[in-house]
Amino acid sequence: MIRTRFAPSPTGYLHVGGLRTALYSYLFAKKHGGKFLLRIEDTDRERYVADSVASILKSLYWAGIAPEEGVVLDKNTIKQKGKNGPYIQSERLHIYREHVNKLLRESHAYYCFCTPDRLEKLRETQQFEKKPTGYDGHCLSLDPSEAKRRVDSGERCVVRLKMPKTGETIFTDMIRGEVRFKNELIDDQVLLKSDGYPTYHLAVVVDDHLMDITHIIRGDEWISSVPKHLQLYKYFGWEVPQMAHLPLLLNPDKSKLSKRQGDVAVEDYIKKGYLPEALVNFVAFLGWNPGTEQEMYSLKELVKDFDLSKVGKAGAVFNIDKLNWFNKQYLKNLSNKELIKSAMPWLVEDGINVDGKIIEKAVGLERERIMVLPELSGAIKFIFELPDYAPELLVWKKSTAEEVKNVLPKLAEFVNTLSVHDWKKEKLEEKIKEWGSKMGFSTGLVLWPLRAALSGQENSPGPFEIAEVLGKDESLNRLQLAIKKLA
RNA sequence: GGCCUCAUCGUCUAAUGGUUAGGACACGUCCCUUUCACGGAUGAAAUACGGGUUCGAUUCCCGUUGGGGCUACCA
Repeated sequence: MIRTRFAPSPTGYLHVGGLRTALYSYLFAKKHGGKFLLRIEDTDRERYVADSVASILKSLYWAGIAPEEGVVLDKNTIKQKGKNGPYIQSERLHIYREHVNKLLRESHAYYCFCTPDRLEKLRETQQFEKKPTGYDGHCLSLDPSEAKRRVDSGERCVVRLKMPKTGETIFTDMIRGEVRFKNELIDDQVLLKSDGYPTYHLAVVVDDHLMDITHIIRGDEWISSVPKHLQLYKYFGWEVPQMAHLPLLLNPDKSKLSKRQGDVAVEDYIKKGYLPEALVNFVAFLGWNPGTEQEMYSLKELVKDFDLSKVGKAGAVFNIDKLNWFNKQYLKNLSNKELIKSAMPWLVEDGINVDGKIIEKAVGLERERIMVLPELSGAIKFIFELPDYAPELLVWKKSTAEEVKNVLPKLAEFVNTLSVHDWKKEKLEEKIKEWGSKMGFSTGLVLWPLRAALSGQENSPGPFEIAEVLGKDESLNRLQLAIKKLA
């Protein structure tokens, strides 16, 4: 059974790159009938940000990518679910300790008492001499019993991995193919920090094994630490999971996607009023596509068609224009009711009356005209309250003010004769157009002032649909007001 | 600096040892039209460079250049 995991660090929020990694892991697991789980990697106490687990989970669930095991949300409460737990690394310290002890006993790891200061100087020298950087093995030759004594006496120390200094480490990445590293260039990585917490490298290997992870899908930035991980698998005698390193998401200038150049938190996109379907669809297509010309993909369809082997190797620029386009497409496909539901927080905030009957029709008018949810309030506002507009707005660009002054009262009079039963946009269009041509008025001469009077705006939906939403009385009121303005 | 890695329109990408190198976003023009949006049509726009291999290379190989990642007791 295939098992994948997403393993974020609680350092703030879910990054859009993280969303894509999570999505691909989820899709891969689902596609093959496997399980997707969530693990929290909180081994860095300095970067820990309170509430970030909740925030990350919220974003994941918003996107529709719910883990089935590990750290999950249960009625908005964070819970741990599954028998391979705990799924929060800070609760697994004793497990890492045991594994480090095993490594120590078998002399695959060693204590290191070097000070940060010494390490830094060492690095500087290596850089200066244009040599590869890395630990120089200073504590490698320490007598184990001597080292043990120093540890027992309370001296600060870390535990390092003993990396072989000859040969090569070769592995096959599901996306990159064969990758090889010279062992001599691989550092004796710290496995256990002086505060007793494991480093990422120890913790992932131990946890991925203990949690039966079959496929590791993660960002490209990890590929250079794979040899260390493989060495650990070897020392522990464990089977190595399959690995897929995803190309990074990029800023428009092609550097790694960063906060400075735009929004990177999923939360930001939620706040800006993007639909989860749009963000997911967009992000899924950054580095992957089905090879057909279909672009609109629901999560369900993604599960069906996703193929890890079709994921590209090059980084992809996070192009906001394309996201906007996707969002517009999904907005258009929403029913009026769904749209209101999605936009509810913004509608309420903007003081739009969401209880009346008119809201649903109003929303229908603007559905194709907005790009993100917060724009909806502003777009439908004129239905509830006619904006104050200048009389000139009523004058069609191909006509004169005099002509409009002539047309508008007649039009109002005619419209007044129409029955409320005919108050449907199709009927109104038929009748009014018929009237206009009978009177010898050009279409624009009638329709522009009508639309301007009804909307009070330069741009708006068509006059007939507005009139239908407004109803006969209000439409007539607005026409009368327009006539007054022109006088 | 060292190591790893990547390279098709501005962007996301498709394709093949022989194609008019296809699609989408964005952009231009036109159509629809009372405005905006939608929709339709259309245009401009790419195989980084240099060598090989080959009858033929964008595709395979090598190099160059450029980009990115890593190079922590961060993940």
